[in-house]
Amino acid sequence: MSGPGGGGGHGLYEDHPAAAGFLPFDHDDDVVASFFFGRSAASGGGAGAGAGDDDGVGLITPYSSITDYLQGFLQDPVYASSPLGGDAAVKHETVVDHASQSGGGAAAPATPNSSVLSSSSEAAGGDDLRRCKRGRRPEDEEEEIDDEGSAVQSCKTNKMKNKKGAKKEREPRVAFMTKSEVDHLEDGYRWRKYGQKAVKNSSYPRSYYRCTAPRCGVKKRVERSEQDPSMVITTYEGQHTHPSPVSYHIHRQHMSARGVMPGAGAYQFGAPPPPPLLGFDEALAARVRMTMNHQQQQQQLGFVPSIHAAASRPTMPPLHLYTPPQQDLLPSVTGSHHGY
DNA sequence: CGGTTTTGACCGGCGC
DNA sequence: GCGCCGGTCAAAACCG
Repeated sequence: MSGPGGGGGHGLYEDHPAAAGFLPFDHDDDVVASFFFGRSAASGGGAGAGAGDDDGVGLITPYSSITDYLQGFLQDPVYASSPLGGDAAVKHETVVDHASQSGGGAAAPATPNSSVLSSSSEAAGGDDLRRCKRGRRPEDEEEEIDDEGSAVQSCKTNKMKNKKGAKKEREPRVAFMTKSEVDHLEDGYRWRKYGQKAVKNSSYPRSYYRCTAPRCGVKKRVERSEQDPSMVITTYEGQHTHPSPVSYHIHRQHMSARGVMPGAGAYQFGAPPPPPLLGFDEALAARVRMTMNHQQQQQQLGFVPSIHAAASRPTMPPLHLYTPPQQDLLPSVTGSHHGY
């Protein structure tokens, strides 16, 4: 690879200490949790699409954006919520479908109120194993040594596990179904595309992205729903080992505004992540909101919440809807100017 | 010039 | 054993 990003890995999500608390609800089977951020708008029918699947909807963790959600889910210790859409003018509707690994321990927001969840993963079984391949890339090997359990999941290890028939531990996965005109939604993190493939029963290609942070092995796949081309299915896999660049920014700004030196409490790239911020914190939300207002960054997007049935899986599990507690907490944006 | 995207090839698991 | 298919690699092209 030409780029830096890469492969690194980090063992964070192999064990998932946090994962444990992530599935407040039952998750025997695949459960699709849907939630929507933002407020306004047509939530109900918004785009109508998934309205029909609202049955079985329940409350889930109050995340205000995918990023928030991810931060909870992935244990990302980041503060503020981050902008999800860099693409203003793009409406997003999201549905979450966690694909966690077997073992039940998947990741779930450790929040008491949370509830998203779900599980399973598509390609039953195999898909993770597959990823280890061509063992080249000496650098990765080194990393593997560094962080033992690393995210890159040493291929060797995986293979071994599989060979034994023991299912390889799967990293938690979360699939979001979002109504968007653009495939790659801005979620506060920087991603580098490393592949694109035509998927079998879909006329739309699937894109593969990897977090560009040095040792973060989080990946995500993005593809359009065959059933509803206006829906983008984003599947996150792994756990970020660093704060969201965007969130970091917001946090810093906030600290600054309060006369607090960033260095004191702000995260720094490369620095070990602070204790995970699990779940939704009203106070935090308020702060974030303050910051956002102050920055007048919010509402640059038209976030139209509405629920849709997740179609990432053949069967349609019940949906859990999330009702935004704070309407101001909108993903706002700024995010990315990374030219994606 | 550094980082990202594109894209064809390759790898390996799985089903037949 | 073979072919299919998902996932990843990596060289080249592209972009700011």
